[in-house]
Amino acid sequence: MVNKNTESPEQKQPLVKPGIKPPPSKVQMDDIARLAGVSVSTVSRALSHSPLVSAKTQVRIAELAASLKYSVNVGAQNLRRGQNRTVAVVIPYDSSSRQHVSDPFFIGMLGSIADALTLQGYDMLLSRIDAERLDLAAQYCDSGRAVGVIVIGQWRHHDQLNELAARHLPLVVWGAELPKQMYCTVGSDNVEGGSLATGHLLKTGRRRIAFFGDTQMPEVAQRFEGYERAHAALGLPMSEELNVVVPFVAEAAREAVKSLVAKKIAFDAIFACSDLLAITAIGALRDVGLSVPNDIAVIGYDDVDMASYCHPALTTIHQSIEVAGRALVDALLAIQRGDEALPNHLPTRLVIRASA
Amino acid sequence: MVNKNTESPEQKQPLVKPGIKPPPSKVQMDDIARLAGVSVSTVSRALSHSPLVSAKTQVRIAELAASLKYSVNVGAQNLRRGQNRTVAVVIPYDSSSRQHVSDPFFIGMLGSIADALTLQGYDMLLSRIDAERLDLAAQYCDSGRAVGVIVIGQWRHHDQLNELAARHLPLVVWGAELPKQMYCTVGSDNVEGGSLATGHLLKTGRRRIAFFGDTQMPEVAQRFEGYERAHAALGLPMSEELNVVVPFVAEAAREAVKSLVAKKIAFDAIFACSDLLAITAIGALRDVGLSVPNDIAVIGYDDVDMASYCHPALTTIHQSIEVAGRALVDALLAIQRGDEALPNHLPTRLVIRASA
DNA sequence: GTGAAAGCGCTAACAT
DNA sequence: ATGTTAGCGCTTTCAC
Repeated sequence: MVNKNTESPEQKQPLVKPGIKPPPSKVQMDDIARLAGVSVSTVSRALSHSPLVSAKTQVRIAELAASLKYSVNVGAQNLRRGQNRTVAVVIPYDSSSRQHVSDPFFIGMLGSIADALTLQGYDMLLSRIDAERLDLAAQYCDSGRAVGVIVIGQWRHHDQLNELAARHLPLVVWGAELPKQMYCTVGSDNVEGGSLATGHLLKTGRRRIAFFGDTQMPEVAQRFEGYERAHAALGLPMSEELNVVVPFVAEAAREAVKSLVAKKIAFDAIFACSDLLAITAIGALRDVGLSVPNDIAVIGYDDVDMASYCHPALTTIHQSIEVAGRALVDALLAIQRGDEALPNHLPTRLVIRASA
Repeated sequence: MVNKNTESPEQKQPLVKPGIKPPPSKVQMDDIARLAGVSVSTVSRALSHSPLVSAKTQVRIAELAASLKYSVNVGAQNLRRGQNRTVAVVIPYDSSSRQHVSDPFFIGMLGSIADALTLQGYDMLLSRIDAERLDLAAQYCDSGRAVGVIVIGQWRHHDQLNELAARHLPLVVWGAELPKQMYCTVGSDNVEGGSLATGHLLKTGRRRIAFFGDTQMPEVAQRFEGYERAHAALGLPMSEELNVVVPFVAEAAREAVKSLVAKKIAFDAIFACSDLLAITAIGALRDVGLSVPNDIAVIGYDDVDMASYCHPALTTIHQSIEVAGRALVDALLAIQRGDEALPNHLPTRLVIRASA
């Protein structure tokens, strides 16, 4: 009943009037303490399982708290402890075409990251940020809302990411490892993936493999490197005209097919840099009367769920979303602890289905 | 340099030793104040655009803050102001098969909610919660981390949701409006959607329409009601055996098709309660030698991106993800303000493509 | 227009 | 094993 204020007895009026919301009047540690007949310190200690408070009291207080549906105010706790258990996850979007966020692969990763964070007792703050303003992500750290940032997708924003990292905030990016990069990346082994895909096509007799992707993006560039290596390994030639610039939006794949056909460029296979592109390409091929895999073999990348449901079932390069999420989170928490986290190349796997 | 502590001059030692992290030593309001030659109050006021501080000073302080990359500590601000601008978004998962989170529709909604929240100046705390433990969502509010909760997907957890709502936390659920519900829902007009889909099939001459969905879920039950109404409107009979229990996982649709065929139940169309089910069903039909739409017309629900890319392009019921996200957020914020938010039925639209 | 000081809800020395 | 107290970084009254 007694205020902690020991000055004048009548000075009970809080300086700041609380908002006009008495009904949901939050129960707080004070209340628990009063009801339990102990001090707030004891409650605090009990609730954080301090060995200083007897097991008996701990249980009693825990039950009291539960019955009152009391939960420690995390904001106040963080402030006092000077810590924080929240990670910001950022999905960059292209200000012109917000499209790519719909790519099922990124999306799946979100769930996987959420699970990995939960497992470590962290909360996830999700936000989409204009890819041209990635610097805004720093705010989450500057303002103490998050201890670090995971960016899903490197796109062609290497420089911006480097600048972000220069601000010394814990940062991990899903993407490709690049020379002189100041931030930590986690990504699939793109060179290997590209090589696996291309190798499979070559081994099954395809010789004119169209590459669908935008090599301005580091990950795509590395997949293309795998494409080249697979050719080189077998001493087979490549053709410049088969390297088609296709950004990660479905429509682009459709047009790429059309343009190849219109230009009468001969090809007997497509290696698309995402399943989305591959599936759309298959549709476009069908529209022009080409059959998959008889006329054209098609191979994708990611192995999203839909890859096995579509027709023909998609042969593709599998990246494990679960492993990816865990790796991203582990790397971030390591950096935050002050440990060094090296760029991580996750293994890929060829999944052979019907399309190639 | 001087501590606010006016007691003993040598009492500079902070009571609590800061963690061993001097390098990223956070700049705070103190620092800005000192550099600007004003008090923290003035900085605080300037940064929140109080009319009490002159425009000139405001600009000066804003620039100083920007140059030091200072951002007000949101935790402390919230604590002091007794407010909070974070909303928890929960995706329930089935503890046995975490599957459904991969449904592209829910996923898309996430992005749309994120955008709507950002627009309103709110942050989004994302978490997956075991569908059997939805009560855990209350913690986000009890602990002051969030001001309210948006649950994406009602599933068959009406009762649990009601209990959650009984705790008087701002709660909005994506799902169907149910009698005696204590929480606010936002959902598409499922009866209308079901009726549109079925009506289209009936109008195009189909008479034995298999319904793929689990009517234990309120949304599905309402779509089935639309299915019934469409039949009734034309005075056409339905057949019990065509109502197939199919949960929202791809594999289930495949099996439903197989079982229908195995039992030699005649049908000339499928109305599937999600595009995912529809697309998988199409694959399964093909596997047993039935062609779409010639032998069997198939119609889906959601109109996810993939619906237009797959083959044959899917005829489906469109639900606008953007509108949905905005509606969910608007409802939640209204409730939080103390306003009443009525259950919201978003319009649906039939999108006719190739599959029906 | 500005500053001093109290206190948001909590934790952790420090003192018993 | 428990209570007392200072203070985390900020906002806002109150006094000028």
